[in-house]
Amino acid sequence: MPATLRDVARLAGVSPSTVSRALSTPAVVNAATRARVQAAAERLGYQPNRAARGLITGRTGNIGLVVPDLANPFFPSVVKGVQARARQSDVAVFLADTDEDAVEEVVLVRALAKQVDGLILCSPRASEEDLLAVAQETNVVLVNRLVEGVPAVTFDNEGGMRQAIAHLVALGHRRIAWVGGPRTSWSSAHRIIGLYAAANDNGVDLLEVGHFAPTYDGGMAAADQAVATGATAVVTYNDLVAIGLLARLHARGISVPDDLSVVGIDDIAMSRMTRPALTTVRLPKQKAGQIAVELLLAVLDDPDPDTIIGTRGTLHGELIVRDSTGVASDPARP
Amino acid sequence: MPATLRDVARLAGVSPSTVSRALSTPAVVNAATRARVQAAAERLGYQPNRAARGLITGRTGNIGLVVPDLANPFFPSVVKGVQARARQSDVAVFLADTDEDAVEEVVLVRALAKQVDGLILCSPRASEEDLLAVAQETNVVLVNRLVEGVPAVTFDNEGGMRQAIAHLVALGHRRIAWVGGPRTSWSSAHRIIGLYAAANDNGVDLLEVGHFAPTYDGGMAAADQAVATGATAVVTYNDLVAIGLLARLHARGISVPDDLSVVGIDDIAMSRMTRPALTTVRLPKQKAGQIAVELLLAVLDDPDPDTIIGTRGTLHGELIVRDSTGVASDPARP
DNA sequence: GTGAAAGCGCTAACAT
DNA sequence: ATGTTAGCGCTTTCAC
Repeated sequence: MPATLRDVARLAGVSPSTVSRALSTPAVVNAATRARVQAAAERLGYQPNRAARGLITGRTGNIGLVVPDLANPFFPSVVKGVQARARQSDVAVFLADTDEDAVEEVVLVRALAKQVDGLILCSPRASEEDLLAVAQETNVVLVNRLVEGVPAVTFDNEGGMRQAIAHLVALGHRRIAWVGGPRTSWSSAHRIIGLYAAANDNGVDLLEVGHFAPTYDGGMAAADQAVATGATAVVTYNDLVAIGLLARLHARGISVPDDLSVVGIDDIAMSRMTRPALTTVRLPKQKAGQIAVELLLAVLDDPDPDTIIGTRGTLHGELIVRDSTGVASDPARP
Repeated sequence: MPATLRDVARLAGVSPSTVSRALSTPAVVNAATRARVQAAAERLGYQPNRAARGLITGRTGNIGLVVPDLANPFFPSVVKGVQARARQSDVAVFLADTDEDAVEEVVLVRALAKQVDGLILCSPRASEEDLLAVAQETNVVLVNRLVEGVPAVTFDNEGGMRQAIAHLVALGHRRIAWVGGPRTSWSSAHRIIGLYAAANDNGVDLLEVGHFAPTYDGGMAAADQAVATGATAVVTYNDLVAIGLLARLHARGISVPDDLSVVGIDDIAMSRMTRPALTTVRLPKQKAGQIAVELLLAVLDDPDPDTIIGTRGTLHGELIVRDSTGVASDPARP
């Protein structure tokens, strides 16, 4: 049986409320008694029961984190960032993996919502209405998704795409293919906007190659179509797709970067392990998780809609040049 | 404000206790009233407050999951297994990542322990004493680690290593190097036992190459020493190490599998994406997570030490042959 | 089969 | 500055 607040009170010879105060509002209690209480608590190994506290304060000290698929290395990074920051504030994290299922996602979110002070939804697949509904009932921070009126931390997709295009243009590329992600992906939609803007500014022909699963297999599937565009460089929805693409190109005997340059997005750990290593736009994944927690904490402390509505952080990507874009001053056609 | 049990009681025209019973012990309440209660609950979107329930039942309906490093793809797989199984039983999962820090691990475990019914510790780095101490205070299930008297789900390391050696022997290898994992790794220690047993039975020379970080960089670091042993094949602590090793070998112009064969352990997704693709021993990672939850649930239902002590599941690995062991009937020396 | 009452461990007025 | 009282939302005796 763990010690309760009453046990501490008895041992310290004070009332329960004094113990409560000594522990959560130390400033308001006499230094001497405070010491006595702390000693007693120490001796009993007292740990407040968070559930009981939550029952009365309405705060659980827990947050929920929902991600589409932990098997995609992008998400573990975000999770690590969330964890690390949450721990600093003594907040525990419920994690839920939706297996990329938009329906399951909403169910899980609803279930979690009851037990936490707030939720971080990372790259949610749910519809905008569903997300708004959830945001109505509970504190929500979005990561990698923007919904009007909901606090969010996103990546500067347009800026990232500009960097990728600028790099490729500098290497002489003028025909560039884009391998899109899932049709419902918010980031995919926004990346292509940035691509078109950059392409226009640079006199580049942009060739869309449709939508593919955000996976290795998706990249394998996209490769032939990307080649068929006649582009000299390909930008993909994410690194996993780029790596799948690399594999298929190799199988076909198409050399990267000699015949075709490839650029990914994310900079997952795997990207420096491929051959050739993958040029990519590094997204500050852990940082995003960390900031999401900070945003959520801010929302919890001040749930005033006026301050919060539209609160958002935008994180910038960083171009990481590796061998998959080599040096191709005279990019050959495959 | 979410609806409370009293709200439901009022709407259904019954007492709170009846509502409570109708929802948690449906059998014991009249069918008609039960229906009325359920209708009312439905209409109000009533969700029981788990914290309040936990306060009285002593059960939170939550479990904690602690892993060393989500960045190692092995762990997200286990986490997914845990999640999936926990969800089925309407149990929520707290996740903590210790960043491979044994001290932090114990701290985190202690903190989590207060808020959950039980803990799943995956590949814990803490000392046996610390783990025993924790297991004393709270319900614990270990994954990939064995401590006397603590329920655990482990992998059949010896069997896995036998398969790896048998495969290599069949290909003609007689000098095989082993790249070990962290000094404190339980599985590393047990894998080497299996290796020696299998090596003895097959007249194979086993060459230990020391201890390395369980990472890509660890594999890079190990490669040269592995080559220097004069072995014709290398087995590594895990796939990540094998992949790092592959990279370094390639940089040195050593061909795999022509000059040297490589076998990993785990079968992470990345292993089929390397060049050459990695032969490995597949560990049922998700399954391990799933079983860990089942074990924990069993412990919770029947905390009788006699039934539980020593409860354990052993999962078997499966050899996955890919190109990194090619066909080398006449394995050349590098 | 159902209701009334008590209380899980804690905090927050309200007194003092 | 400290103690007293009440109650968060729920389950569970104990009566009926």
